[in-house]
Amino acid sequence: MATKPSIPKGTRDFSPQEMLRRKYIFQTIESVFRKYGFLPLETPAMENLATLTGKYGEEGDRLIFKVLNSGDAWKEVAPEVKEKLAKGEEVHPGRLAAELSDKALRYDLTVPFARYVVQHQNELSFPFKRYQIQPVWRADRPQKGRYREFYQCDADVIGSKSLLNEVELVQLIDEVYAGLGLRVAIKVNDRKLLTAMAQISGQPEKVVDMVTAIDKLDKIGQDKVEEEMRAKGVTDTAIASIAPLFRLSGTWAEQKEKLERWLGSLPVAQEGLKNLSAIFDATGSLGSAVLEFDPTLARGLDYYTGAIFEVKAAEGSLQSSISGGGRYDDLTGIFGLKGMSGVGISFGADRIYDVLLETGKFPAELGSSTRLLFTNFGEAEALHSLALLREVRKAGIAAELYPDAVKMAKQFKYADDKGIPFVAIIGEQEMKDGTITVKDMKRGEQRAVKATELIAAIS
RNA sequence: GUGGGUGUAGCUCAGUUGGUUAGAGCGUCGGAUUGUGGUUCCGAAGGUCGUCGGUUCGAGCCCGAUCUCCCACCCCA
Repeated sequence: MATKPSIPKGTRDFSPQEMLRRKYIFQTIESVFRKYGFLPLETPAMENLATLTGKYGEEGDRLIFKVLNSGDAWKEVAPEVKEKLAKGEEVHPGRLAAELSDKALRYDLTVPFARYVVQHQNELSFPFKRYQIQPVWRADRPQKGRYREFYQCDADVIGSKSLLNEVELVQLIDEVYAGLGLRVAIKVNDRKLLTAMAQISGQPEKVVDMVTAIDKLDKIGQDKVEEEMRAKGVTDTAIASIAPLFRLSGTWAEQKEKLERWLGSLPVAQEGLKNLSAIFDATGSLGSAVLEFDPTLARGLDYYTGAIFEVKAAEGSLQSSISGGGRYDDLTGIFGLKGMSGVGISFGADRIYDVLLETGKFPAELGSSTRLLFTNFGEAEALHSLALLREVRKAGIAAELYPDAVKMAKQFKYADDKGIPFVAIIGEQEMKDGTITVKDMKRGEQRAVKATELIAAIS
Protein backbone atom coordinates (compact mmCIF):
# COMPACT_ATOMS: atom_id res chain seq x y z
CA MET A 1 0.00 0.00 0.00
CA ALA A 2 2.88 2.30 0.73
CA THR A 3 4.21 2.32 -2.83
CA LYS A 4 2.22 3.89 -5.64
CA PRO A 5 0.94 1.26 -8.06
CA SER A 6 2.33 1.51 -11.57
CA ILE A 7 2.66 -0.38 -14.83
CA PRO A 8 5.81 -1.52 -16.64
CA LYS A 9 7.71 0.95 -18.77
CA GLY A 10 6.31 1.41 -22.27
CA THR A 11 2.93 -0.15 -21.49
CA ARG A 12 -0.38 1.68 -21.18
CA ASP A 13 -3.86 1.45 -19.71
CA PHE A 14 -6.69 2.27 -22.09
CA SER A 15 -9.62 4.20 -20.61
CA PRO A 16 -13.17 3.51 -21.80
CA GLN A 17 -13.00 6.55 -24.07
CA GLU A 18 -9.69 5.41 -25.53
CA MET A 19 -11.02 1.89 -25.97
CA LEU A 20 -14.04 3.13 -27.94
CA ARG A 21 -11.64 4.87 -30.28
CA ARG A 22 -9.27 1.91 -30.50
CA LYS A 23 -12.18 -0.42 -31.26
CA TYR A 24 -13.26 1.93 -34.01
CA ILE A 25 -9.82 1.54 -35.62
CA PHE A 26 -9.74 -2.24 -35.17
CA GLN A 27 -13.27 -2.65 -36.51
CA THR A 28 -12.56 -0.50 -39.56
CA ILE A 29 -9.46 -2.53 -40.37
CA GLU A 30 -11.09 -5.86 -39.61
CA SER A 31 -14.13 -5.22 -41.78
CA VAL A 32 -11.91 -4.37 -44.75
CA PHE A 33 -9.80 -7.49 -44.12
CA ARG A 34 -12.96 -9.61 -44.17
CA LYS A 35 -14.21 -7.89 -47.31
CA TYR A 36 -11.03 -8.94 -49.11
CA GLY A 37 -11.43 -12.56 -48.05
CA PHE A 38 -9.01 -12.78 -45.13
CA LEU A 39 -10.01 -14.95 -42.15
CA PRO A 40 -9.04 -14.47 -38.50
CA LEU A 41 -6.20 -16.29 -36.77
CA GLU A 42 -4.73 -15.99 -33.29
CA THR A 43 -1.49 -17.40 -31.93
CA PRO A 44 -0.21 -17.51 -28.32
CA ALA A 45 1.38 -14.51 -26.66
CA MET A 46 4.41 -16.74 -26.01
CA GLU A 47 6.40 -18.66 -28.57
CA ASN A 48 9.34 -20.96 -28.02
CA LEU A 49 12.40 -18.75 -27.85
CA ALA A 50 14.06 -20.73 -30.64
CA THR A 51 11.13 -19.92 -32.96
CA LEU A 52 11.87 -16.21 -32.65
CA THR A 53 15.65 -15.88 -32.35
CA GLY A 54 17.60 -15.22 -35.52
CA LYS A 55 14.55 -14.03 -37.47
CA TYR A 56 14.87 -10.29 -36.92
CA GLY A 57 18.60 -9.73 -37.20
CA GLU A 58 21.06 -9.07 -34.42
CA GLU A 59 19.23 -5.92 -33.30
CA GLY A 60 15.93 -7.76 -33.22
CA ASP A 61 17.22 -10.56 -31.00
CA ARG A 62 18.18 -8.01 -28.38
CA LEU A 63 14.64 -6.60 -28.38
CA ILE A 64 12.86 -9.90 -27.76
CA PHE A 65 11.21 -10.14 -24.33
CA LYS A 66 12.34 -13.43 -22.83
CA VAL A 67 10.23 -15.24 -20.26
CA LEU A 68 12.13 -16.64 -17.31
CA ASN A 69 11.67 -20.39 -16.95
CA SER A 70 9.21 -21.31 -14.24
CA GLY A 71 10.43 -23.08 -11.14
CA ASP A 72 14.02 -22.53 -10.14
CA ALA A 73 15.41 -21.35 -13.47
CA TRP A 74 18.91 -21.07 -12.08
CA LYS A 75 18.96 -24.74 -10.96
CA GLU A 76 18.59 -25.88 -14.58
CA VAL A 77 21.53 -23.85 -15.88
CA ALA A 78 24.27 -26.04 -17.35
CA PRO A 79 27.14 -26.69 -14.87
CA GLU A 80 29.83 -25.40 -17.24
CA VAL A 81 28.01 -22.08 -17.56
CA LYS A 82 27.73 -21.77 -13.77
CA GLU A 83 31.43 -22.57 -13.45
CA LYS A 84 32.37 -19.85 -15.91
CA LEU A 85 30.26 -17.32 -14.07
CA ALA A 86 31.72 -18.37 -10.72
CA LYS A 87 35.19 -17.75 -12.07
CA GLY A 88 34.09 -14.35 -13.30
CA GLU A 89 34.49 -15.33 -16.95
CA GLU A 90 32.33 -13.86 -19.72
CA VAL A 91 29.33 -15.83 -20.92
CA HIS A 92 27.72 -14.90 -24.25
CA PRO A 93 24.43 -13.10 -23.41
CA GLY A 94 22.50 -15.19 -25.90
CA ARG A 95 23.85 -18.39 -24.37
CA LEU A 96 22.89 -17.33 -20.87
CA ALA A 97 19.42 -16.27 -22.03
CA ALA A 98 18.91 -19.65 -23.65
CA GLU A 99 19.86 -21.35 -20.38
CA LEU A 100 17.42 -19.34 -18.27
CA SER A 101 14.59 -18.99 -20.74
CA ASP A 102 12.98 -21.18 -23.38
CA LYS A 103 9.93 -19.01 -24.06
CA ALA A 104 9.52 -15.44 -25.30
CA LEU A 105 6.75 -12.93 -26.05
CA ARG A 106 5.96 -12.59 -29.72
CA TYR A 107 7.90 -9.83 -31.46
CA ASP A 108 5.64 -9.56 -34.49
CA LEU A 109 2.79 -11.49 -36.10
CA THR A 110 4.55 -12.62 -39.27
CA VAL A 111 6.98 -15.14 -37.79
CA PRO A 112 4.31 -16.83 -35.61
CA PHE A 113 2.16 -16.95 -38.75
CA ALA A 114 4.95 -18.67 -40.68
CA ARG A 115 5.35 -21.13 -37.82
CA TYR A 116 1.62 -21.79 -37.89
CA VAL A 117 1.56 -22.38 -41.64
CA VAL A 118 4.41 -24.90 -41.45
CA GLN A 119 2.90 -26.68 -38.46
CA HIS A 120 -0.56 -26.94 -40.05
CA GLN A 121 0.43 -27.18 -43.72
CA ASN A 122 -1.56 -30.36 -44.31
CA GLU A 123 -4.78 -28.86 -42.98
CA LEU A 124 -4.57 -25.63 -44.95
CA SER A 125 -5.81 -24.89 -48.42
CA PHE A 126 -3.53 -22.58 -50.39
CA PRO A 127 -3.41 -19.73 -51.13
CA PHE A 128 -4.09 -19.15 -47.45
CA LYS A 129 -5.32 -15.70 -46.48
CA ARG A 130 -5.37 -14.80 -42.80
CA TYR A 131 -5.60 -11.67 -40.73
CA GLN A 132 -4.41 -11.31 -37.16
CA ILE A 133 -4.99 -8.46 -34.71
CA GLN A 134 -3.00 -8.99 -31.52
CA PRO A 135 -0.45 -7.26 -29.33
CA VAL A 136 3.29 -7.72 -29.80
CA TRP A 137 6.11 -6.86 -27.41
CA ARG A 138 9.52 -5.30 -27.92
CA ALA A 139 12.12 -4.51 -25.23
CA ASP A 140 12.82 -1.21 -26.96
CA ARG A 141 13.33 2.12 -25.28
CA PRO A 142 9.95 3.87 -25.36
CA GLN A 143 9.59 7.12 -27.29
CA LYS A 144 6.93 9.11 -29.10
CA GLY A 145 4.90 6.61 -31.11
CA ARG A 146 7.00 3.77 -29.80
CA TYR A 147 5.76 1.42 -27.10
CA ARG A 148 6.91 -1.84 -25.55
CA GLU A 149 3.47 -3.35 -25.97
CA PHE A 150 1.51 -2.44 -29.06
CA TYR A 151 -0.98 -3.91 -31.50
CA GLN A 152 -0.35 -5.02 -35.02
CA CYS A 153 -3.10 -5.70 -37.53
CA ASP A 154 -1.68 -8.05 -40.15
CA ALA A 155 -3.13 -9.48 -43.33
CA ASP A 156 -1.05 -11.96 -45.31
CA VAL A 157 -1.65 -14.26 -48.24
CA ILE A 158 0.74 -17.19 -48.49
CA GLY A 159 1.11 -19.75 -51.24
CA SER A 160 0.62 -17.49 -54.23
CA LYS A 161 3.21 -15.71 -56.36
CA SER A 162 0.67 -13.65 -58.28
CA LEU A 163 1.19 -9.91 -58.32
CA LEU A 164 -2.55 -9.54 -58.06
CA ASN A 165 -2.02 -10.03 -54.33
CA GLU A 166 0.17 -6.93 -54.19
CA VAL A 167 -2.41 -4.99 -56.17
CA GLU A 168 -5.17 -6.11 -53.80
CA LEU A 169 -3.11 -5.11 -50.79
CA VAL A 170 -2.64 -1.61 -52.16
CA GLN A 171 -6.39 -1.32 -52.67
CA LEU A 172 -6.97 -2.73 -49.20
CA ILE A 173 -4.66 -0.16 -47.62
CA ASP A 174 -6.44 2.58 -49.53
CA GLU A 175 -9.83 1.35 -48.37
CA VAL A 176 -8.80 1.16 -44.72
CA TYR A 177 -7.50 4.73 -44.67
CA ALA A 178 -10.47 5.99 -46.67
CA GLY A 179 -12.65 4.40 -44.00
CA LEU A 180 -10.69 6.20 -41.31
CA GLY A 181 -10.83 9.46 -43.25
CA LEU A 182 -7.07 9.86 -43.30
CA ARG A 183 -5.04 10.91 -46.34
CA VAL A 184 -1.87 8.83 -46.72
CA ALA A 185 1.00 8.16 -49.06
CA ILE A 186 1.67 4.53 -49.94
CA LYS A 187 5.32 4.22 -50.82
CA VAL A 188 6.39 1.23 -52.82
CA ASN A 189 9.70 -0.19 -53.96
CA ASP A 190 11.06 -3.57 -54.94
CA ARG A 191 13.85 -5.25 -53.10
CA LYS A 192 15.16 -6.52 -56.48
CA LEU A 193 15.89 -2.98 -57.62
CA LEU A 194 18.04 -2.45 -54.54
CA THR A 195 19.91 -5.66 -55.30
CA ALA A 196 20.43 -4.51 -58.88
CA MET A 197 21.74 -1.17 -57.68
CA ALA A 198 24.29 -2.90 -55.46
CA GLN A 199 25.35 -5.06 -58.39
CA ILE A 200 25.88 -2.12 -60.71
CA SER A 201 28.01 -0.43 -58.08
CA GLY A 202 30.40 -3.37 -58.15
CA GLN A 203 29.93 -4.08 -54.44
CA PRO A 204 26.88 -6.37 -54.27
CA GLU A 205 27.92 -7.60 -50.82
CA LYS A 206 27.40 -4.07 -49.46
CA VAL A 207 23.71 -4.02 -50.31
CA VAL A 208 22.55 -3.88 -46.69
CA ASP A 209 24.91 -1.05 -45.74
CA MET A 210 23.99 0.95 -48.83
CA VAL A 211 20.30 0.49 -48.37
CA THR A 212 20.21 1.36 -44.65
CA ALA A 213 22.07 4.56 -45.46
CA ILE A 214 19.87 5.43 -48.45
CA ASP A 215 16.79 4.81 -46.32
CA LYS A 216 17.66 7.93 -44.34
CA LEU A 217 17.85 10.22 -47.37
CA ASP A 218 14.83 12.40 -46.60
CA LYS A 219 16.04 12.74 -43.02
CA ILE A 220 19.76 13.57 -43.38
CA GLY A 221 20.28 14.45 -47.05
CA GLN A 222 22.44 13.07 -49.83
CA ASP A 223 25.80 14.24 -48.44
CA LYS A 224 25.33 12.51 -45.11
CA VAL A 225 24.07 9.37 -46.81
CA GLU A 226 27.21 9.17 -48.92
CA GLU A 227 29.31 9.89 -45.86
CA GLU A 228 27.71 6.99 -44.01
CA MET A 229 28.25 4.64 -46.94
CA ARG A 230 31.89 5.64 -47.11
CA ALA A 231 32.21 4.92 -43.38
CA LYS A 232 30.79 1.44 -43.99
CA GLY A 233 33.44 0.71 -46.63
CA VAL A 234 31.58 1.54 -49.82
CA THR A 235 34.08 2.83 -52.39
CA ASP A 236 33.84 6.25 -54.03
CA THR A 237 33.36 4.72 -57.47
CA ALA A 238 30.49 2.63 -56.12
CA ILE A 239 28.91 5.72 -54.58
CA ALA A 240 29.28 7.57 -57.86
CA SER A 241 27.67 4.74 -59.78
CA ILE A 242 24.54 4.77 -57.64
CA ALA A 243 24.15 8.54 -57.85
CA PRO A 244 21.32 8.28 -60.46
CA LEU A 245 19.18 7.02 -57.57
CA PHE A 246 18.98 10.52 -56.18
CA ARG A 247 17.68 11.94 -59.45
CA LEU A 248 14.68 9.65 -59.91
CA SER A 249 12.00 12.29 -59.75
CA GLY A 250 8.79 12.53 -61.73
CA THR A 251 5.86 10.26 -62.44
CA TRP A 252 6.20 6.49 -62.34
CA ALA A 253 6.40 6.39 -66.15
CA GLU A 254 9.33 8.83 -66.09
CA GLN A 255 11.00 7.08 -63.17
CA LYS A 256 10.65 3.75 -64.93
CA GLU A 257 12.34 5.09 -68.06
CA LYS A 258 15.28 6.38 -66.05
CA LEU A 259 15.58 3.08 -64.18
CA GLU A 260 15.61 1.12 -67.43
CA ARG A 261 18.42 3.24 -68.84
CA TRP A 262 20.38 2.89 -65.59
CA LEU A 263 19.81 -0.72 -64.47
CA GLY A 264 17.99 -2.27 -67.43
CA SER A 265 20.88 -4.53 -68.42
CA LEU A 266 20.54 -6.57 -65.22
CA PRO A 267 18.00 -9.44 -65.06
CA VAL A 268 17.17 -8.67 -61.39
CA ALA A 269 16.32 -5.11 -62.26
CA GLN A 270 14.09 -6.26 -65.13
CA GLU A 271 12.16 -8.41 -62.73
CA GLY A 272 11.77 -5.65 -60.17
CA LEU A 273 10.58 -3.23 -62.82
CA LYS A 274 8.11 -5.78 -64.13
CA ASN A 275 6.71 -6.22 -60.60
CA LEU A 276 6.32 -2.52 -59.95
CA SER A 277 4.80 -1.86 -63.38
CA ALA A 278 2.23 -4.57 -62.79
CA ILE A 279 1.30 -2.97 -59.46
CA PHE A 280 1.05 0.55 -60.88
CA ASP A 281 -0.86 -0.54 -64.00
CA ALA A 282 -3.45 -2.70 -62.24
CA THR A 283 -4.07 -0.59 -59.15
CA GLY A 284 -6.38 1.92 -60.81
CA SER A 285 -7.63 5.00 -59.07
CA LEU A 286 -7.42 5.18 -55.30
CA GLY A 287 -9.82 6.87 -52.93
CA SER A 288 -7.76 8.25 -50.10
CA ALA A 289 -4.16 7.30 -50.79
CA VAL A 290 -1.44 8.36 -53.20
CA LEU A 291 0.68 5.54 -54.55
CA GLU A 292 4.26 6.52 -55.22
CA PHE A 293 7.47 4.77 -56.12
CA ASP A 294 10.18 5.52 -53.56
CA PRO A 295 13.60 4.22 -54.62
CA THR A 296 15.01 4.96 -51.16
CA LEU A 297 12.46 2.79 -49.35
CA ALA A 298 14.34 -0.11 -47.78
CA ARG A 299 12.65 -1.60 -44.68
CA GLY A 300 12.70 -5.13 -43.35
CA LEU A 301 15.59 -6.56 -45.29
CA ASP A 302 15.49 -9.65 -43.10
CA TYR A 303 12.90 -11.53 -45.09
CA TYR A 304 11.46 -9.30 -47.80
CA THR A 305 12.46 -10.31 -51.32
CA GLY A 306 10.11 -8.51 -53.72
CA ALA A 307 7.76 -5.58 -53.44
CA ILE A 308 7.92 -3.58 -50.22
CA PHE A 309 5.34 -1.11 -48.90
CA GLU A 310 5.28 1.60 -46.34
CA VAL A 311 2.50 4.02 -45.44
CA LYS A 312 2.94 7.49 -44.03
CA ALA A 313 0.20 9.84 -42.96
CA ALA A 314 -0.17 12.91 -45.19
CA GLU A 315 -1.62 14.79 -42.20
CA GLY A 316 -0.34 15.27 -38.67
CA SER A 317 3.16 15.50 -37.31
CA LEU A 318 4.09 11.82 -36.97
CA GLN A 319 6.83 11.08 -39.47
CA SER A 320 7.18 7.36 -38.76
CA SER A 321 5.36 4.83 -40.86
CA ILE A 322 1.89 3.71 -39.79
CA SER A 323 1.79 0.59 -41.96
CA GLY A 324 4.36 -1.58 -43.66
CA GLY A 325 4.66 -4.81 -45.56
CA GLY A 326 5.97 -6.63 -48.54
CA ARG A 327 6.64 -9.88 -50.36
CA TYR A 328 8.74 -12.66 -48.85
CA ASP A 329 9.69 -15.68 -50.96
CA ASP A 330 10.93 -18.00 -48.30
CA LEU A 331 9.64 -17.10 -44.87
CA THR A 332 8.58 -20.66 -44.07
CA GLY A 333 11.86 -22.11 -45.34
CA ILE A 334 13.53 -21.61 -41.97
CA PHE A 335 10.83 -23.84 -40.47
CA GLY A 336 11.30 -26.49 -43.14
CA LEU A 337 8.69 -25.64 -45.75
CA LYS A 338 10.33 -24.46 -48.97
CA GLY A 339 8.97 -22.54 -51.90
CA MET A 340 6.06 -20.84 -50.10
CA SER A 341 5.86 -17.27 -51.34
CA GLY A 342 3.73 -14.79 -49.48
CA VAL A 343 2.93 -11.11 -49.23
CA GLY A 344 1.47 -9.16 -46.36
CA ILE A 345 0.71 -5.83 -44.78
CA SER A 346 0.76 -4.70 -41.18
CA PHE A 347 -1.20 -1.77 -39.73
CA GLY A 348 0.21 -0.08 -36.62
CA ALA A 349 -2.98 0.61 -34.69
CA ASP A 350 -1.29 2.58 -31.90
CA ARG A 351 0.35 5.01 -34.29
CA ILE A 352 -2.83 5.34 -36.33
CA TYR A 353 -4.56 6.23 -33.05
CA ASP A 354 -2.02 8.97 -32.34
CA VAL A 355 -2.44 10.45 -35.83
CA LEU A 356 -6.24 10.37 -35.76
CA LEU A 357 -6.24 11.98 -32.33
CA GLU A 358 -3.87 14.75 -33.36
CA THR A 359 -5.75 15.51 -36.55
CA GLY A 360 -9.18 15.27 -34.89
CA LYS A 361 -10.41 12.53 -37.21
CA PHE A 362 -12.26 10.39 -34.70
CA PRO A 363 -16.04 10.50 -35.19
CA ALA A 364 -17.68 12.57 -32.47
CA GLU A 365 -20.47 10.07 -31.76
CA LEU A 366 -18.07 7.45 -30.40
CA GLY A 367 -18.56 9.00 -26.99
CA SER A 368 -21.58 7.36 -25.40
CA SER A 369 -23.21 4.00 -25.47
CA THR A 370 -26.15 4.30 -23.06
CA ARG A 371 -29.12 6.21 -24.50
CA LEU A 372 -31.48 6.24 -21.53
CA LEU A 373 -30.94 6.32 -17.76
CA PHE A 374 -33.74 5.50 -15.31
CA THR A 375 -33.41 7.41 -12.07
CA ASN A 376 -33.79 5.57 -8.79
CA PHE A 377 -36.11 6.98 -6.09
CA GLY A 378 -36.35 3.87 -3.97
CA GLU A 379 -37.23 0.19 -3.99
CA ALA A 380 -40.80 0.47 -5.31
CA GLU A 381 -39.92 2.95 -8.06
CA ALA A 382 -36.80 0.94 -9.05
CA LEU A 383 -38.82 -2.28 -9.42
CA HIS A 384 -41.37 -0.42 -11.51
CA SER A 385 -38.55 0.99 -13.70
CA LEU A 386 -36.98 -2.43 -14.06
CA ALA A 387 -39.93 -3.68 -16.11
CA LEU A 388 -39.75 -0.65 -18.41
CA LEU A 389 -35.99 -1.06 -18.67
CA ARG A 390 -36.47 -4.57 -20.08
CA GLU A 391 -38.85 -3.24 -22.72
CA VAL A 392 -36.43 -0.54 -23.79
CA ARG A 393 -33.58 -3.04 -24.06
CA LYS A 394 -35.81 -5.42 -25.97
CA ALA A 395 -36.22 -2.64 -28.53
CA GLY A 396 -32.43 -2.71 -28.93
CA ILE A 397 -31.78 0.54 -27.08
CA ALA A 398 -28.94 0.67 -24.55
CA ALA A 399 -30.38 1.67 -21.20
CA GLU A 400 -29.56 1.42 -17.52
CA LEU A 401 -31.13 1.97 -14.13
CA TYR A 402 -29.18 3.91 -11.53
CA PRO A 403 -28.49 1.25 -8.89
CA ASP A 404 -28.74 3.36 -5.73
CA ALA A 405 -31.49 5.64 -4.47
CA VAL A 406 -29.20 8.63 -3.97
CA LYS A 407 -30.06 12.26 -4.44
CA MET A 408 -31.18 13.38 -7.89
CA ALA A 409 -28.29 15.76 -8.47
CA LYS A 410 -25.85 12.87 -8.31
CA GLN A 411 -27.90 10.73 -10.67
CA PHE A 412 -28.18 13.55 -13.20
CA LYS A 413 -24.51 14.27 -12.95
CA TYR A 414 -23.83 10.59 -13.66
CA ALA A 415 -25.90 10.84 -16.86
CA ASP A 416 -24.15 14.07 -17.80
CA ASP A 417 -20.64 12.70 -17.20
CA LYS A 418 -21.41 9.59 -19.20
CA GLY A 419 -22.95 11.50 -22.08
CA ILE A 420 -26.35 9.80 -21.72
CA PRO A 421 -28.81 11.87 -23.80
CA PHE A 422 -32.08 10.96 -22.04
CA VAL A 423 -33.11 10.46 -18.42
CA ALA A 424 -36.38 8.77 -17.39
CA ILE A 425 -37.70 10.09 -14.09
CA ILE A 426 -40.18 7.84 -12.33
CA GLY A 427 -41.04 8.94 -8.80
CA GLU A 428 -44.13 8.73 -6.63
CA GLN A 429 -46.11 11.13 -8.84
CA GLU A 430 -45.32 9.35 -12.11
CA MET A 431 -46.15 5.94 -10.61
CA LYS A 432 -49.56 7.27 -9.54
CA ASP A 433 -50.23 8.83 -12.98
CA GLY A 434 -48.82 5.90 -14.94
CA THR A 435 -46.45 8.23 -16.80
CA ILE A 436 -42.72 8.65 -17.30
CA THR A 437 -41.04 12.02 -17.22
CA VAL A 438 -38.41 12.01 -19.97
CA LYS A 439 -35.72 14.65 -19.87
CA ASP A 440 -33.65 15.58 -22.91
CA MET A 441 -30.30 16.35 -21.34
CA LYS A 442 -29.00 18.37 -24.23
CA ARG A 443 -32.03 20.65 -24.57
CA GLY A 444 -32.71 20.69 -20.86
CA GLU A 445 -36.42 20.10 -21.51
CA GLN A 446 -38.63 17.40 -20.08
CA ARG A 447 -42.16 16.08 -20.68
CA ALA A 448 -44.43 13.34 -19.39
CA VAL A 449 -45.16 10.40 -21.69
CA LYS A 450 -47.11 7.13 -21.40
CA ALA A 451 -45.22 3.84 -21.23
CA THR A 452 -46.24 3.04 -24.81
CA GLU A 453 -44.72 6.31 -26.02
CA LEU A 454 -41.37 5.90 -24.25
CA ILE A 455 -39.45 4.30 -27.13
CA ALA A 456 -40.66 6.95 -29.58
CA ALA A 457 -39.74 9.72 -27.14
CA ILE A 458 -36.06 8.74 -27.06
CA SER A 459 -35.59 7.59 -30.65
C1' G B 1 22.18 -0.38 -26.20
C1' U B 2 24.40 5.35 -26.52
C1' G B 3 23.74 10.69 -25.34
C1' G B 4 20.61 14.84 -23.28
C1' G B 5 16.37 16.68 -20.43
C1' U B 6 12.57 15.74 -16.67
C1' G B 7 9.87 14.30 -11.98
C1' U B 8 5.97 18.93 -6.37
C1' A B 9 -2.08 17.11 -4.88
C1' G B 10 -6.08 12.72 -9.39
C1' C B 11 -4.50 16.44 -13.78
C1' U B 12 -1.66 21.10 -15.44
C1' C B 13 1.91 23.71 -12.98
C1' A B 14 4.04 27.89 -9.14
C1' G B 15 7.56 27.53 -5.08
C1' U B 16 12.76 33.71 -3.95
C1' U B 17 20.55 33.17 -2.32
C1' G B 18 18.90 26.32 1.27
C1' G B 19 15.15 28.76 6.67
C1' U B 20 9.19 27.63 10.62
C1' U B 21 2.67 24.67 9.49
C1' A B 22 4.65 23.43 0.62
C1' G B 23 0.65 26.83 -2.84
C1' A B 24 -2.80 27.95 -7.31
C1' G B 25 -6.16 26.50 -11.24
C1' C B 26 -8.90 22.35 -12.89
C1' G B 27 -11.04 17.88 -11.07
C1' U B 28 -13.22 15.09 -6.69
C1' C B 29 -16.45 15.20 -2.38
C1' G B 30 -20.09 17.99 0.83
C1' G B 31 -23.57 22.15 1.17
C1' A B 32 -26.76 26.41 -0.92
C1' U B 33 -31.30 23.40 -4.05
C1' U B 34 -34.89 16.97 1.22
C1' G B 35 -37.45 15.45 -7.54
C1' U B 36 -33.01 17.87 -11.84
C1' G B 37 -26.93 17.66 -14.59
C1' G B 38 -24.04 21.07 -17.70
C1' U B 39 -23.78 27.80 -15.16
C1' U B 40 -23.05 30.35 -10.04
C1' C B 41 -21.73 30.74 -4.70
C1' C B 42 -19.68 28.57 0.04
C1' G B 43 -16.77 24.76 2.27
C1' A B 44 -13.73 20.24 2.73
C1' A B 45 -10.57 16.28 1.68
C1' G B 46 -6.23 15.17 -0.86
C1' G B 47 1.42 15.67 -0.69
C1' U B 48 7.01 10.91 3.63
C1' C B 49 8.09 17.18 -2.97
C1' G B 50 9.72 9.83 -7.93
C1' U B 51 12.89 6.48 -4.64
C1' C B 52 17.33 5.57 -1.70
C1' G B 53 21.62 7.66 0.25
C1' G B 54 24.97 12.04 1.19
C1' U B 55 26.37 17.42 2.47
C1' U B 56 24.25 20.89 6.25
C1' C B 57 22.22 23.35 12.62
C1' G B 58 18.42 23.00 8.72
C1' A B 59 17.10 20.21 1.90
C1' G B 60 11.23 20.57 -2.48
C1' C B 61 15.87 23.54 -3.62
C1' C B 62 22.85 21.38 -3.38
C1' C B 63 25.64 16.35 -4.53
C1' G B 64 25.52 10.88 -5.91
C1' A B 65 22.92 6.55 -7.34
C1' U B 66 18.47 4.45 -9.15
C1' C B 67 13.68 4.45 -11.53
C1' U B 68 10.00 7.08 -14.67
C1' C B 69 8.47 9.93 -18.67
C1' C B 70 10.15 13.05 -22.79
C1' C B 71 13.87 14.20 -26.92
C1' A B 72 17.83 12.58 -30.28
C1' C B 73 20.65 8.17 -32.11
C1' C B 74 20.22 2.84 -33.26
C1' C B 75 16.15 0.27 -34.93
C1' C B 76 11.16 0.01 -35.91
C1' A B 77 4.57 -0.28 -36.11
